[in-house]
Amino acid sequence: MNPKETVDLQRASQLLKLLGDKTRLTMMKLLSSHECCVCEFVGIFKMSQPAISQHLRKLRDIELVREERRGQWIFYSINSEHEDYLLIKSILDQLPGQDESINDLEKQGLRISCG
Amino acid sequence: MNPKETVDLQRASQLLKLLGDKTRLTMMKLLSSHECCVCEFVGIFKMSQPAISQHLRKLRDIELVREERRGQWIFYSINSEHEDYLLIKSILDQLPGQDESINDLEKQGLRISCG
DNA sequence: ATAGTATATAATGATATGCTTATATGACCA
DNA sequence: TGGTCATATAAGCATATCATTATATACTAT
Repeated sequence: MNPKETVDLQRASQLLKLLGDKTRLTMMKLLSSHECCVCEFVGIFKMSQPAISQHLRKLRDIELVREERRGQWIFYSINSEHEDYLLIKSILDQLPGQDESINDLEKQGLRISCG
Repeated sequence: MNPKETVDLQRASQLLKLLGDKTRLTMMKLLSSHECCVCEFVGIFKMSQPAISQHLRKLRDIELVREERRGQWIFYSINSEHEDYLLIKSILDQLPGQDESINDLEKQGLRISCG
């Protein structure tokens, strides 16, 4: 799939609507620097596991992210082949890094629990 | 207000949520190339005047657009001084031009009605 | 003043969203 | 096989969103 120069307004608005949620936007920013598994997200966000799972499903539905099972864990990653990846990336690039969340996780020993 | 390098996630998600509506996103794209008055939007979108007005209010509330009364008309324009203008512009730049809508309007003689 | 045009606001209703709890699925291990 | 961990799905509920119709406000022109 080749990235196009412009993104159809219908698709763009749908995309932006999905990114227009703080939890999902943060997820995407996190995923832009490394893969995460679901339990890491659960550690980061003060939210139930099903809530996390439902956000990930929405991101998966329009193929913003990919999932890959490794043993009992499922890792999510950015889909850089997405047709609108240029738009997505240009947005994420303008958001502050979320390394702090990851560091906090490690302090709590939660990062390792999945790795 | 100086543009910052990155946009706080809370504000960014709020912004993206507002742009995550096809009508508002199209409005913003239109405004990025020229001012419009409300009746022009009413001509372009198949929607009631109050619906248009309410979308514009949301855009105004977070200062994405400015309004300026000229006689009995109120013209809206992009607020290029917005703190997050770089993010906004980078998004709008990746959307297809909407000159067609404007041309259609002119064909119907509706453009002039406000000008 | 009055009527007409442009726009905003209020009230309302249908649908969408985002969470919760409960339950199902699937992988691993004793 | 049974138990446990990681994740997904289902059902339910509170709130948000987006449209509509009705009404208010503001300017213009006669």
